[in-house]
Amino acid sequence: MNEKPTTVIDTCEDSVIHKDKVQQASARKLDESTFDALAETFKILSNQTRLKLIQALSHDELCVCDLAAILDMTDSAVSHQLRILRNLRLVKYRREGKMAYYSLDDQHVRQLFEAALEHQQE
Amino acid sequence: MNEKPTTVIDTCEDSVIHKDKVQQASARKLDESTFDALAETFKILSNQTRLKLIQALSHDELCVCDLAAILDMTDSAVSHQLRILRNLRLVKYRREGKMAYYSLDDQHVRQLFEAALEHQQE
DNA sequence: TGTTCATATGAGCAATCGTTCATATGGAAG
DNA sequence: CTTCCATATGAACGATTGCTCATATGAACA
Repeated sequence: MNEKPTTVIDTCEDSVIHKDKVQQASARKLDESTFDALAETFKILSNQTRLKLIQALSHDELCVCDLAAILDMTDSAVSHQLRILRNLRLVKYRREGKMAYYSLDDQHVRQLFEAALEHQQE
Repeated sequence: MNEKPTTVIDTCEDSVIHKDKVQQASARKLDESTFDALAETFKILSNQTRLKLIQALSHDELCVCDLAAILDMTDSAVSHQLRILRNLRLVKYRREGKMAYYSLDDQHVRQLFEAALEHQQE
């Protein structure tokens, strides 16, 4: 702030290196909580099963065993992942008799998925 | 394709449930390799340290100990994460004497980061 | 009521992850 | 050459993940 353009001190000890660059970068740094939230969002999307669920549900409301059939996985494995998506409010469900119909409940995550897909396909 | 609108069979056994929905969803399914690549992309972004590195490097070229100072972590921890980013060609580096200057080498990942950030801040 | 079946969930386990610590590499300067 | 220091990396560790398997819940229906 009240810092003259510092000379570049060429040593790494005691964290004095490119003082101004480090200060600028530190000033630009986002909150810890922002990084936390971002990392959590990406963590959800960092798993094949959850990505497949999100993709399947972005077209259709589907029940657990539909999803299990589509992904070729056990109902249990699918149900576990759905719970994770449910806890984070990314997916909602509707009960009808024995069946539970799931659908997407978050535009952001779907949009991120699609943004990544577009990049992927370039 | 040459399928009449199938009646909904209301049982989950032997994977016959909402046959048409499942068939449609299966038809829409992306390659395993696409899901793989997407999951890997998101996995990189699912870690606080790597997110911070990407953010810091999206403004400036920085050396390892600059980055360690900014993130308040050991050089070693930062170097390990930089290697991961390097292996995936998300980051490139330039040697100058003893120092290694890192910079971003992937627009996609930075754009995804920023897209997520925008969503986050809504 | 009791059985069946879709879904949910807890325990447990192998695999992966992110760090620390110790050590290696390799350029700069004596 | 030797020493110093920035960076890299291997081993090891505790923590977390994603599954399986067994079991629980709860709706439908005989």
